[in-house]
Amino acid sequence: MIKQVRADYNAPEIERGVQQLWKETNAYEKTKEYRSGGEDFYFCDGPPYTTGKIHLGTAMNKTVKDIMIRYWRMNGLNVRDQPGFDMHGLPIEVQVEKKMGVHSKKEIEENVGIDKFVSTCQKYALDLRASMTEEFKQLGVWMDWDNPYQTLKTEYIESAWWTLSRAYDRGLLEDADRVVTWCPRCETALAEAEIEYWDESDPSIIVRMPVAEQDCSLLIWTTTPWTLPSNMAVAVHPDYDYAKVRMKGEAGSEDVIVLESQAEYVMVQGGYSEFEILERMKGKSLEGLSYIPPFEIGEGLKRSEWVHKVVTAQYVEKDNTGLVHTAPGFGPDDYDTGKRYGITPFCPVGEDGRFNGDFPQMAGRKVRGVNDDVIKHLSENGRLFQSGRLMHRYGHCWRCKSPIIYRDTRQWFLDVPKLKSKMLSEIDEAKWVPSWAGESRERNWVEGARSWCISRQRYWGIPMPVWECGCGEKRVVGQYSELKDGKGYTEGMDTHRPWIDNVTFECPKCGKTMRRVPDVLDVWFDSGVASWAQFGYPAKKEEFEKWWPVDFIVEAHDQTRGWFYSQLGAGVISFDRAPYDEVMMHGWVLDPKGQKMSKSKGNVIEPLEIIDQVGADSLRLYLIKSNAPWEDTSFQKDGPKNARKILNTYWNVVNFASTYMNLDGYEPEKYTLDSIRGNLRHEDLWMLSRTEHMKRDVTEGLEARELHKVARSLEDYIMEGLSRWYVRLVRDRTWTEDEDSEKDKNASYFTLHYAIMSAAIAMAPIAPHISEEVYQHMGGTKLTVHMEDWPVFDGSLIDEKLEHSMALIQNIVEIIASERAKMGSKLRWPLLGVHIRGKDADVNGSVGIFGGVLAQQANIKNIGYLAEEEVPGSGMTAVPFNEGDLFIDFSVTPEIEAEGYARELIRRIQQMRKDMKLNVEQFINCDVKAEPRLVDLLSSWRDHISGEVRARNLTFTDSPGGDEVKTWDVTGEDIVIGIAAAEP
RNA sequence: GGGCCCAUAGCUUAGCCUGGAUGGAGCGCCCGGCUGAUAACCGGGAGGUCAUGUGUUCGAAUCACAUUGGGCCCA
Repeated sequence: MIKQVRADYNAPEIERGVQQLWKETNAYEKTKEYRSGGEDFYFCDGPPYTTGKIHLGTAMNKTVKDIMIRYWRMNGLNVRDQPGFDMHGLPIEVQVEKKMGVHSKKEIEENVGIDKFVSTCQKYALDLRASMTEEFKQLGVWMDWDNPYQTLKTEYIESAWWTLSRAYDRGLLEDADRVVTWCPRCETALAEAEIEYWDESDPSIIVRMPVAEQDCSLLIWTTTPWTLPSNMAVAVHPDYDYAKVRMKGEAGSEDVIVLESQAEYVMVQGGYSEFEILERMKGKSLEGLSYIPPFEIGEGLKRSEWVHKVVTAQYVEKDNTGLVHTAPGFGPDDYDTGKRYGITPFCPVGEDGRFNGDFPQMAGRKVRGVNDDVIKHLSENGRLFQSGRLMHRYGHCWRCKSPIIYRDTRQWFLDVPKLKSKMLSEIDEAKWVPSWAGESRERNWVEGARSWCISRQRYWGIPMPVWECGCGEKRVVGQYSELKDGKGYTEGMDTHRPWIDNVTFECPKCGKTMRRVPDVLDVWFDSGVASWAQFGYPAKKEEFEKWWPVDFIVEAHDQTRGWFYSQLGAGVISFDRAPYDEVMMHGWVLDPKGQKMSKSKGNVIEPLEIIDQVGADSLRLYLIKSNAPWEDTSFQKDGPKNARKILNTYWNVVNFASTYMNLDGYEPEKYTLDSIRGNLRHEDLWMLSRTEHMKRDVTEGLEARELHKVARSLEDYIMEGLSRWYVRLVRDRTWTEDEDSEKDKNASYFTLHYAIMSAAIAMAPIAPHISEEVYQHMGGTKLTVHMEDWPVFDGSLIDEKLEHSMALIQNIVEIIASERAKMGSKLRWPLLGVHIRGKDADVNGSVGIFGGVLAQQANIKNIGYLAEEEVPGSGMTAVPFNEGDLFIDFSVTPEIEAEGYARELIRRIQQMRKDMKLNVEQFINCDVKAEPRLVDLLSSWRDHISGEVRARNLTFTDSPGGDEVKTWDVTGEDIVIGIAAAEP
């Protein structure tokens, strides 16, 4: 049964209705059930961070996922589709801190209590998850929303622990003192990914380091005066040329050691006017030279052979003074250099970014806050060679925006370099879309990978499962059940901090108490284990063995160093392989100017607003049609609106079809291609051919993950094939009522129905709501369109020749329209004749197939076909078309004039019917007043006119009456028309 | 500074892999027309040094190299 669709494409309303229908009929659950016997396919969702709101990037991400999942389901696969949420970490902690009005770890621990803080984080994360889930549903995404995997769940945490214990067993987990990027406000180490850079103004100073027992100074340059107290050495490049230079000027003179090529630069900086090279030397020969440090330091600083001497390092560059202040407690490079020379780092700064007792002069003060005092101290002691300020890129904590510092701390690392070669070969094992995502990007990233710092000095995260004894014994817990061996375990306990901190073990070596390392894990580690943690592996093995490894993941290109990488590392640690077989990469959604959207720039566009305006289907269609998936999309304001136009046009086709099919009681289930084949016209076969073409293109596009091509071929099919051409051709056939035309009409209905349903099914993955609504109205037999089998195109229906012929007709119709415009000839007025002269006989044949279509569409009385070089009479001129010339006879005969006026009259009456809002099947009585000459002409067309406008009576009279009377100017002649509704 | 990607009309883009005659389309703009599914559609018009430069070639939007600008990731 065909049900007429509502007239207007009110997408938000239609989509709400469809989602309601899905809910009421359990369409999602039943579709999954329907495919449960199919081949297993493991899709693994990259968990979005629980922020509570989706943005356009998240919308893009889930749209691609939903499209692929629906597509695979329609292909019979049993797709695992558990969504995930990344719920631990600093962003939520910072939010909760704000909410609770606390600003430091000290306040959390002393005023609030870790238990209350963590409980609040947990509740917060769960609330955010719930609101995001609602938004994803509004976008139309079909995933298992009732059973998401959540990184905060005990089983999930247990899997992460297991992976870490695997790493430990394999000697890949180690703790070490290391200089790391540190947020002094959040009081934790930060990963590179957690740092935001922007320009900031800082001091820029050149400092004298007097050489011991010589009247000369080493000059170093720094932008962090506060690190000078922990200066342990000065680095030079062993191979560069340095010089002892005498600087001279009005103020006097002094001798300094700098890079020779920078002597002039240094002279200018120091306010000198001339310089003289006293002595040249290689950097290497400066090694071991002692100098006097800028500050007197007490016990905290450990003296050793190389302390406060010149050392060499390869990273020294040929700029500034060419000598580098080296503070192994405050810089990663410095740390490495210090290590080579056996220098113990001196880091007199606490977790809170304040100096401690090791540097009493500044104890209790924030590091960056002492810059001015340091400079003052240097100045007073004759150490300041030059002082200025400079703008440069400086790192900040991505959550709280505090400037980061480097600190020497104890952290835990995964030894990625040891796994590197395996990770690289695993990249080659996976399929990457596009291929350079893996071949170049991921490969390049892994090649440069260093050890992965996984410890964070915070509260809301997966606790490090490492217990330590004072004697150095370590124990890494890999399973929840192991906790039962410990003291402080309670049945069913929460494995978060602080509760887990109460669990202690007895040291098997010395019998003392082992306590947990208080750190939590980097959240990137959380998601890295997603593909097995969502099963709770290895505590639960069955599901894991059924599904793993992952068949497909898709995320944005920033995940090269994120989830693509963390999964690869964690997978190789756990299973010696990448956990995924195919990785697809998608782009970002940028603002209309191609800039990143951000709250601070105020250029954020909300997906929900778009959905409210034009519907989720239009947003989804726009997101995939504008660009190749892996390219960034500059989100255009009217992009979704334009996408809506395509869906609107489709809707109108369906509206047209469902109106007349419903009126005629057309029953699609009664017909098959075979039963109708004998009645199909060439144009029907053309539409079928085009439909099969569309199916082929769409399938190829999805297989190649070229979703933009999928969308574009659907667009072309709907706009050009269906709406602008086929519907135009079949209009008249759907309007006939006589018995003889019944079969012909049904052939057009069959074709139209076939096209509409094919489009609904092919479009179902991309625009799931409109497809559903159309499917339900056009007699779809499954519970939902998403249960349909993916269309396999029927090659026997593809007829390239026929499509070529039609293309010629379209070309000719277009040219005739253009020629008519030049001649002021309206389409309503028939052309007496058109002669086609193809460039060869085949062309005439090709056009001939659709002679009827051509005559009808261009309104031509007679079509003639000329041989090559043949010329028709009466001075018609040749107009070229794609494959030949045509000649148009514009002569007007009385017959043509009669038909022309008849059509003009019909058109006016139809307009009046429309204005009067009469139903299409309503009969009317019609009065017409016109000049006698026109009445004469029109009389011969009286029956035809009556039929077209459904007039019971058509009366030519001098005093027209009716419910509506109107005077029209038709090519200079007044015609008065009166219309009254008639009894049926 | 390095790796990867991108650059075609005011905006979004096709064509590039596999070189070939006037570089297609949509949105927007201007003019004209049409309208029993269509807040649609049809015809015409304005608008392009195909980012720049050099090279390869009989021929370059297309291939190579360099430069500039943008994006992501790193240093």
